[in-house]
Amino acid sequence: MPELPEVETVRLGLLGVLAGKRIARAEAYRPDLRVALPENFAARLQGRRILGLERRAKYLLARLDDGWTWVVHLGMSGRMTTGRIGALPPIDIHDHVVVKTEGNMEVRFRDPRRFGLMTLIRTDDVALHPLLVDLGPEPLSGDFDGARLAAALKGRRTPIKAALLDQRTVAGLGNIYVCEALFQAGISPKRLAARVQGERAEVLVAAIKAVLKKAIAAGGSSLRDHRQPSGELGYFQHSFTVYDREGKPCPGCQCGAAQSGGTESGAAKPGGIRRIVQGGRSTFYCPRRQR
DNA sequence: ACGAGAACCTGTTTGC
DNA sequence: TGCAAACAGGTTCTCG
Repeated sequence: MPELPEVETVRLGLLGVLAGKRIARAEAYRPDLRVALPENFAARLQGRRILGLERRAKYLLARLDDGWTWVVHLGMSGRMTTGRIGALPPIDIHDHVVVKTEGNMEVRFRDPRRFGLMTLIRTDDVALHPLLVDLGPEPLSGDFDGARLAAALKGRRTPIKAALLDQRTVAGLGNIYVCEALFQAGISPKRLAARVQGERAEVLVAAIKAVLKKAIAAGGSSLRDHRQPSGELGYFQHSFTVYDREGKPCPGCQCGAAQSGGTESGAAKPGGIRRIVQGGRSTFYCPRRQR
């Protein structure tokens, strides 16, 4: 499910419930996530106060008052739900961790596919931890710019699509936002990464930042699993230009759109959004507009 | 060392 | 209708 905008949406939704609050009770129902929960995980959360809630790439980082950081990754299908204790539905078989705060609020981590993880890392060591140490720059930060991206892509003989999904290049993008950013930048997903340099890299960086900001403002994209912790849907999926739009008209060059003037023929110009598979994942793009 | 592909796991959608 | 295959927003391991 979640790429950077969805994780940021979850962080914002959890802030009011968790930041500054003490964990009165924690329960772990299932330890075998992608990375197994540490020993005594729930007991180690219990009684701790959460000093702050941050995000690095697709990781949520809850700073605890004992020098440890509670690290969360939502994987593909992970979801956080908040509610007043007693007001939430019965525990589901895919609810793996439940936290109750002194404010009588409950936070549930649900992840059917169990590609997500939770763990505890010493706060001083978070940046150097194996899970996070190789992450590239935060895309919305000042040190992610055209020159930095161009340098990261130099010499890489893989399609730009694959290079952007690689979290070492830039951290936080996933399949949706890579497709959307490449469309906005007018760059073909098949273009060799090493051939995205100079002005092209500048344009791509600007597109990445713009798409992510718009998506965060929309509360992320709700396709299947993503919800804001309050339960509300994100709505950026309504703004997709190419993702999951195979055969639809290109919003940039209008290829594939119905012929103008023809009120009944329904004839369409050739073209439209195309779906291809790269590295086993769907890529959506406009072959005319993206070169 | 790098890149491509498989693997991890469950649920839902699609196609015959 | 029913069953099987394909597919899903991520990451990591293995192989060539």
